[in-house]
Amino acid sequence: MQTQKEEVRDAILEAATTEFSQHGYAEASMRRIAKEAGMTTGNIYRYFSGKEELFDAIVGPVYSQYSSYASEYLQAVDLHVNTDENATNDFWQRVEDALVGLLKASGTGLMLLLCRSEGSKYERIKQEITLFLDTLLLKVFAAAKPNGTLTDYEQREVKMISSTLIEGVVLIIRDNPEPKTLGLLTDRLIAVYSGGIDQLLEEYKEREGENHHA
Amino acid sequence: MQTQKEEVRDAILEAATTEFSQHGYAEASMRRIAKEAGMTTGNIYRYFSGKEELFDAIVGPVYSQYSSYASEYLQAVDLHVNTDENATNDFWQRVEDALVGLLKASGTGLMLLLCRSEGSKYERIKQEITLFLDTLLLKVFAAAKPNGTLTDYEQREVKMISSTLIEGVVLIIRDNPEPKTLGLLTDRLIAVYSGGIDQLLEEYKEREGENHHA
Amino acid sequence: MQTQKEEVRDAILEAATTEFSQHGYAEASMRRIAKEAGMTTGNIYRYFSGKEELFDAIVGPVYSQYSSYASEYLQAVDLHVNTDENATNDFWQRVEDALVGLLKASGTGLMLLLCRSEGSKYERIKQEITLFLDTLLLKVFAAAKPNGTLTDYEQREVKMISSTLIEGVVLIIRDNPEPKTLGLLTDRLIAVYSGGIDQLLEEYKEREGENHHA
Amino acid sequence: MQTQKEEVRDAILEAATTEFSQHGYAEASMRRIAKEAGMTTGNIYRYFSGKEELFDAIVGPVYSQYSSYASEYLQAVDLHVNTDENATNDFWQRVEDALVGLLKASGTGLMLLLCRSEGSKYERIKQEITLFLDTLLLKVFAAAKPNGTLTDYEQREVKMISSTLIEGVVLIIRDNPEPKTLGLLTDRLIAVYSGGIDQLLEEYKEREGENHHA
DNA sequence: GATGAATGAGCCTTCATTCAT
DNA sequence: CATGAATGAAGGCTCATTCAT
Repeated sequence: MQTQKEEVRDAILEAATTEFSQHGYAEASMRRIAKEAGMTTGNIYRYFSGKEELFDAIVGPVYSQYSSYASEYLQAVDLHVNTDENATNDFWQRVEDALVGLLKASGTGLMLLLCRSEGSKYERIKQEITLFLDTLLLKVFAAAKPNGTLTDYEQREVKMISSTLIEGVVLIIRDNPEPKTLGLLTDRLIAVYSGGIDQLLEEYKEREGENHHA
Repeated sequence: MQTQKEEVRDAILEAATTEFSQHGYAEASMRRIAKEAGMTTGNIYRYFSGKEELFDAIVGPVYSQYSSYASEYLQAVDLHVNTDENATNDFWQRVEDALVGLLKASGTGLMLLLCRSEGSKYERIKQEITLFLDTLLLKVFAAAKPNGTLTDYEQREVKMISSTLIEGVVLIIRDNPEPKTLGLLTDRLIAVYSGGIDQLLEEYKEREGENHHA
Repeated sequence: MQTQKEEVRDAILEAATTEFSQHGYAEASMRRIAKEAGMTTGNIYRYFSGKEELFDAIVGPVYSQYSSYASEYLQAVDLHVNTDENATNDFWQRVEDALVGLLKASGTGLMLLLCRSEGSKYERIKQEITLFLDTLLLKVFAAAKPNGTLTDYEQREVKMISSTLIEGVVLIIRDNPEPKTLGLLTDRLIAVYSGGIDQLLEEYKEREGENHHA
Repeated sequence: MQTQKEEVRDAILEAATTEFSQHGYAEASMRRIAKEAGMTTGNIYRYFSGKEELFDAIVGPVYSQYSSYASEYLQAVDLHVNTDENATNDFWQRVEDALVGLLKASGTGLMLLLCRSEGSKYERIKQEITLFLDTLLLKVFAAAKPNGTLTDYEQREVKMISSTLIEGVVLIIRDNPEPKTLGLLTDRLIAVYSGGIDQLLEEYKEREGENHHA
């Protein structure tokens, strides 16, 4: 029973990852984590100061990486969207690069961060990312419209695209621990969306600015 | 059952629907439901035996409907896939019909069932639906392959498509209470996937059965 | 068992008062309070939002009263000390009035506030009161000295007088629930100190400012 | 006992003394004591069987000393009170001698015993001492009364005197680690009470045995 | 002798559920 | 029918104590 410290820490992290995956942050039970890790509740507190820090230990690094990616990326894309009209090709390349970068470093962490962080300080993060992609897409689509503005419904359409795409990527992460498969499937999903979006862009180009939806 | 007031029952159901939507099954509070419904906690228990039955009352009918749709539908598609080589065109039509049928009949119920059932006995339902779509798609894709079988990786690819599509639809349901928008956005999402899948099918048709992925 | 609300509330307050008296705020146990009050722990939370509020309910009113007394009193005494050299007679009268005012309204509350509030937000209050009396006495004694300043040791002496007097009053409060006895005993104690202080003042008047103590 | 290092034992005792002084018995933390003593928690248990024994080791000797003082002293005073009518003068001398004896021999121990023993088996010790002094004073005062008996109220008055005096001494001990100041302040406090008591005795001598208080 | 990881009972608090009224 | 007071099990967390090393 008297195992080395590092082993115990890892056992806790593993048990916690499982628990957080199954129940989410808010509903996760320290008692269950302890049981799963083969120890008493109190002992967890020798390694982590509490539920929050435990979640942090799993999800924090991923969040940091996301943060730096996000800020770098935002600058890069701003330049492109503003200066180059045909940015679309290369836009997807960048989206993918960013995602792959995150995915490589993440494992289950990114999934927990995005899907199971309700109740923690990270709970807004998926919304943030979605909003981020949404903002980008709105620029791209608005640029495609003759009059440069999107109707309410078109905005919803774009929002739907961004949120389902992000959600899809999250799902791929969740179900595919192996990085290579993960990369390939992400490629594939983005390809699907890329085709769909291109076609949608075509439609938009032909539309007048008439309000399509109430 | 005894002498219960239908209006009270409805008030409870309405309040519960709101609560489950906002907090999910697990985090929903009977106290808040009672308060919202304008009565005491205890009184809810005269109408429903507990939290679970209350959730059941909202979500159960939708689940039944889904179940019958699913079985009917599975038979229909089985026929098609087996008898008709060019089933794809009308495959999507059917997928959409099924979805739209569910969506129309369900209101918030379907959303609760799919998105907010964690902790209840329905929590596996999204997986079920995904599995269902996955089974269908596997048949379609397998039929497209020259040798009629899919590699491990191809199976994963199909699984990815089904799970992200379902998740996407769920998201649309969650974020768009208004049936019309909901229908349009679902159409759009399916169109995106339809395009992507057609292209994927083309690729598959040209592939030999070589194992693509380790 | 199904008692009236007010009765239960009182039972809790009574049990809590006992518990706080015996163990102090920090070490008081909600479980014990519940047991003593003849109910489950959880039920206490229907009446008080937590340990702190429970303590507050007992001690808060006394604190408010103390606060208003203190501020009124401080002004009054400032005037006297500054303007009238022979304020001493009447000084004690005022000290007593203030104390008696507090005592009348307090019961055990004042004692809890002063002696058993460690760990709560009130824990500094006895120090405050002592400091308050100390400040007053320092003025009185300094005025008695030929050179108007007190040596380190004399300051300690005064501090000792104030702290033991306050502590004594607190003790009287603790041990004498009945207001009349309480008043008489406080009178007596103050008389004792008054005599002692007068004599001490005499000594001070004759002393040069020599440093009496290292 | 085995082969223990005296210095380690002393380090523990010193750290524990500090900890008990700062937090009291109940709130004292073995972890903090260990840290302060520069060792691990577990090691303390090689020297002391637990928190209680640790407190005992510090406070026990002082308690023993008090006990023997108390019994000796009680006999001596009994003789005096019974044989000598004018015992008062030298009564205070004896009280003070006893106190000073204790103070000299005890250091912080006495303070811990009197002020910080809550939650330990010594928590009643201040009451004991007070009772002891009370017993003495009751004899003195009863002897002063024409009819030799005290009313209920008078008994309370005496009790008040004893308890506040003891409490005062305890306070002086707590706040004045330096023995010299401690001795001087104790003298002073006793002088104050001595004066007060003398006057009280005068009053008693003139009183009939009438019941003074309801 | 000493370590410090681990235990387990206890802490305050919350909440679905029950039941006397 | 409805109330809402009361229950009891569980939540996160702390800490004196034990014990394998």
